[in-house]
Amino acid sequence: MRLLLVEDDPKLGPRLAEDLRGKGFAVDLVSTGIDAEFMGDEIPYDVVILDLGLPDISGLDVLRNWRRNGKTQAVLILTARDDWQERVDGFQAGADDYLGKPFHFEELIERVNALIRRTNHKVGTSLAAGGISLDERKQTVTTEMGQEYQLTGTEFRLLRYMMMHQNEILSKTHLTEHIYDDVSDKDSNVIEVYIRRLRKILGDELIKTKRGQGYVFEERS
Amino acid sequence: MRLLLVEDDPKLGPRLAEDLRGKGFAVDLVSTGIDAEFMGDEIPYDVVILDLGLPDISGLDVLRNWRRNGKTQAVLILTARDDWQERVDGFQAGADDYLGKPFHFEELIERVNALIRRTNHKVGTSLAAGGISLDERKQTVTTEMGQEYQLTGTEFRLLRYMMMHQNEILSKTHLTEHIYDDVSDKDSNVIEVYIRRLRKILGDELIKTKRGQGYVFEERS
DNA sequence: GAAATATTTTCAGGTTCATTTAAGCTGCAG
DNA sequence: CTGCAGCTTAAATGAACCTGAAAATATTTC
Repeated sequence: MRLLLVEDDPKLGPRLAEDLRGKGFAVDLVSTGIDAEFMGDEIPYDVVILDLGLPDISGLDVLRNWRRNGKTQAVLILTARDDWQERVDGFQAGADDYLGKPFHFEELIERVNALIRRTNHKVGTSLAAGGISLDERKQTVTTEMGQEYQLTGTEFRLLRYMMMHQNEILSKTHLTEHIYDDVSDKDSNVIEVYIRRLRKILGDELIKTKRGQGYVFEERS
Repeated sequence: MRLLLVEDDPKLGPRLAEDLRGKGFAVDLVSTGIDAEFMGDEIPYDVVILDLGLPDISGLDVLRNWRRNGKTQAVLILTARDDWQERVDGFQAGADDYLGKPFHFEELIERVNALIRRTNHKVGTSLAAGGISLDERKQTVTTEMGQEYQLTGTEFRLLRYMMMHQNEILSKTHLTEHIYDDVSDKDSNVIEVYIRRLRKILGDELIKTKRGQGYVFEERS
């Protein structure tokens, strides 16, 4: 899950970014409206966390411009608590959720997860498919036989993304984009290697290869 | 957890009530604004799920009246999707969260739980887990073998936080934030050091490290 | 208020393991 | 058959973590 964090507070920003990475997101952090607008236009984020108090352009304008350009990524707005007008304007500009400062990190995570689930309108929230289930809190999978495996960060991010996009063909570059935050090397077989590791845990059935196109996480039929 | 469900749809209401009971809530179901207002005034609910489309009084008025009477229970509003004006009015009237219809039951549950967590600041009962127990008054732990150790302040805060969040992966930055008052240095290995000291007291089993992600206080399985 | 004690933090080295790279292999498609 | 795309291993890398002890701070004792 690739996430854009727009936050200009030099303390809060990096700390949040760090925490979010710990939760398995690929996080890009920017601190100005101009950067935000550019990144949001260029990169297919799954979620954006947008602080409204930016130094240059207002966060709301950034959001409005994205929407005008047809960007539909889920956007969660962050702003001073109890500021009524801002909250209203935010929804009007096309925000999907709202969180007032100060907040607990746990609450932010919950809302981000809820947003992802809501916008990816794949059913049944707790990620379970093809006989396996993914525990997002513990970052573990439980296989059909009931065995529970602890996943590493990259394994977790990859598997979660694929489970959230079941039955879609996901190219290697697409996966790379959504799993890593910085821009990608072109010639590397990391994805292949990690696919292999997942298959070793899950068996060869669930993840299928579409030669020349990518991989598919498929419910057994 | 006592929950008031205000929903006048004769199909949806009972079904939801039943589902919520399945999730362990004590559910009262009412279908009119008048009943809702009365019940909400009389009984100390933990959460209220409030549908806005009621036959008599508007749900918003019910909410406003509760708030005027000083009721502070968590309220989640239920209403037609994407009507942001209602959403705005709802927050303005004092709602804590919002969910548009149609929704997945799982999402409702998640939000209700989130709400409870947010509003319920759990008070310190004596913490016991994984064979050890923590005395919050004396700031001591008693290990499996019955040995009692006096903890220093930092040791105590760290251990208590971890015991309160068993089975969750807690990153070092996250722990730092919750254990120290003022904001933290970035590069320091204090947490590592204190984890080590706790392990020296408790043994290596209880606190596991999830490399790249954080630490977990885990019940033995 | 200085010495003794306790606690917290820093430092430096050593170790482990997630991630990446690389190189040879397999098998399908044209 | 030939070439490309994906598979599979194994080894290299380096960040993340561990650890013991010393230095810095805070607290208590005399």
